[in-house]
This record gives sequence, C-alpha cells and structure tokens, in this order.
Amino acid sequence: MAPRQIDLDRRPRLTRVDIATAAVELVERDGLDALTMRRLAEALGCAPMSLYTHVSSRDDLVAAIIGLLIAQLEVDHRDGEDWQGLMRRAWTSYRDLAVRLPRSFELLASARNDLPVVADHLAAVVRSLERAGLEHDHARQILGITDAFASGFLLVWVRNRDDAAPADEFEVGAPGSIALFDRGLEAMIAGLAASL
Amino acid sequence: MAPRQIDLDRRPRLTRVDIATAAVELVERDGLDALTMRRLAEALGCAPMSLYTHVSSRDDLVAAIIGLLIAQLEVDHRDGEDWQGLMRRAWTSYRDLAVRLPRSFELLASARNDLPVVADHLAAVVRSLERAGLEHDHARQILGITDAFASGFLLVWVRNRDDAAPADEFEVGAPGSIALFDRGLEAMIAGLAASL
DNA sequence: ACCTGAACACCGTTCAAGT
DNA sequence: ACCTGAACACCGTTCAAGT
Repeated sequence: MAPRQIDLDRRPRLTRVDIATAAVELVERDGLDALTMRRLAEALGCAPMSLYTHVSSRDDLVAAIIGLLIAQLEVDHRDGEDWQGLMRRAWTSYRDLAVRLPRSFELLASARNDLPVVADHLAAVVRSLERAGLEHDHARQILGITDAFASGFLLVWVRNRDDAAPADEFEVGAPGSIALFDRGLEAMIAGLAASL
Repeated sequence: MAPRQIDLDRRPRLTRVDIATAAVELVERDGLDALTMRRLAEALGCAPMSLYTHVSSRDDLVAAIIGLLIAQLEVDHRDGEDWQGLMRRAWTSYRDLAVRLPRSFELLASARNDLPVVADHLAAVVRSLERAGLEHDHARQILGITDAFASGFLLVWVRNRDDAAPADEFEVGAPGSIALFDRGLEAMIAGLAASL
C-alpha cells in the first residue's frame, strides 16, 4: 500500500496533454499572440521553466497542440466507401474543427508536413484512400490537392472571420462564406474524378 | 541652382520601397525569422529606429513587402479572354512568384484579406473577372475558391521545399510536386465551370 | 522632416539549484 | 523525475534629443 500511495503522490502535477489543452484554451480566448511560455505557465499556475519538463521547446508545444487537434479528425475508411465519400467526410471534419477552434486551427493548417505528428497523420489518410480503391500515387496526389484547397480556404476563413471587419464589399472568404467551402470541395472532387 | 542642390541633399537616404526591397533580400537569404527591425536596420546600415520614419510598425513593414510582391502579379483582363484563361494566367504568375521568392511569398499568401494593399488587389481582380464576362457574385466566389487552392497549395510547397527534408515517403506537396499545382488548378476551373 | 541612442516591457531558453 | 528563480540574449516600440 505504501508504494502505491507514493506512486500516486509522485504522479506529475503537469502532463504534456494538460499543457496542450491549456494552450488551446489560452489561444481560443486571447489569440495566437498570447501563446507564450510565460503566459501559458501563468494560466497553469506554474513557473515558465516547469513547462520544459514536458515539452522541449515552444515548437514542441505547438506540435503537442497539433496532435490534440489531429486526434479530432475523421479519416478512417468505412466498408464500401469510395474515395470521394471518404474525402468529403475527412474534409468536413477538418472544416468543423476550424469552426470549433478557429484560432488553434491556424497552427494545424500552417504546420509543416514533415512534423512527425503531421507526417504520421498524412500517411494514415493515404492508407485510407488506398483502402477506398486508389493507387498509392493517386492517393497522394488527391490528398495533396484537396489538402491545399481545404487548408488554404479555411486559413483565409479563420483569419477574416468576425474580428470587427467592416463588411467590406470585397471580403472574399469572409464571414458566412463557409458554405463556399463545400462548393469548392465538390468542384475539386468532380474535377479530380474526371481527370483520373 | 542652390535650392535644387538643397532639394537633392534633402532627399531621404531611406525610402519605404528601399526598406521593403532590403527586407525581401534579407528574408530570401536568412529566412522569415531573420526579419526583425534590428537586423533589417543593420543590413541597411542605419539605426533600428530610423526605419520608423518610413514604416509605422513591423506589421506595416510586412504590408510594404506584400505591396512589392503584388505589383509583380499579372491580373489585368485581355480583350477576348474568358475567365478561365484569366484565372490560368493570374494563378500562374502567382505560382511563379512563389518559386522566385519562396520565403517572402509566405508573407503574401498568409496575409489577411482586409489589409488595404490586399483588399485593393482583390477588388482589381474581381473587376478583371467581370470584364471577362462573370457576374459580380460569381467573380467573387470563383476568386475566393481558386485563391484558397492556390495559396494553400503554394504555402505548403514553399514550407516543404528543399530544407534538407529526408525525402520521406509521404511528403505530400514536396519538392518536384509543383507540377501538381497546374493539375489542381485545372480540376478547380473545370469543376467551377461545370457548376456555373 | 529625418535620423538616433537609451530605455522599457516583453520574449525563449540556459543554467544551477532545489525537492 | 520534477519543479524553480535568476540570468542571458534577444525582440518591438516609446521617448527625448539631435540635425
């Protein structure tokens, strides 16, 4: 019993997931500029340097956040589903994430593809597309092209959303235009299917 | 003659365009992280605070850079050209800019649409699309959707280009894949034309 | 009008020290 | 193993002062 009690007491006060979760809350409330090691530590009630026990740098903190967001995406293949249906489902979950956590989403949409947590995810999507019947190279190309559209569109959308912008006449990709996402995605899928 | 000589002597040593030009050179050579007021001043051989005579803040410096880049895009309508041809030409010049100045391009592709220099440019493209025969709302939608694809694709490309990345199997949007840009753009245009 | 140095309020991160 | 305070090398920008 004594050892078990000691183990419980020795459980870290902070974990990598706690830190990433608090970081997402901070970003959604105060914006991306507020994501500093010092401010995050203050929100968690610890010293700035305590964070470095669980993340190796600010970039690693961002990687932890991105991991948290990717876990919320829907990219597994369902029996009998074609690649168009899979892409529709995957990018819809991506769009919903952007609407739900717009400010943190910017970190995900602008992450490098060679970040391990991103590379693993992309590899998983390619495997899903292969299960849906695509050849490996086709899967990669279709993922690359639809990803470009989805990330580009949603990046513009989250950056130009609300923010007291004065409803300018030429607000391409402004509030309300999220419906255009679905239209662009369908155009993309139709064009790619035709060229296959 | 005396007044003229005085006028020449009083011409500012630094101009907004000089500063933006030097900033682009600095970014292309040393990367985006190197774009600080202090380092830029050093490159220009002046004191950091001298920059503030010509740009009001670091954000304004970025706006000046974006203006320099936008001036290199080709978006005016030619007689008899349809909107597909205009979009092909406009986004090809955008792609070429990304290839020529990849690190500065990131500033342009991730700029907010309500930045005056960007908003003016988007308005000009909408007018060109109208001259090519599109209704105003169609022009805005088609610009918004193709912009999302082009910016998203090229943003990924410039971020994953060279950089000694270890040629991973799943490098979607990696070096060499710039050709996929043209394919995605054609798919986009075909899909949009069909849905018009 | 244009340029400048010193100073202020921030950063991320290293280091040595504590438990 | 986990947490911490002090310190270092940077930032953008304000201010008062120079020409």
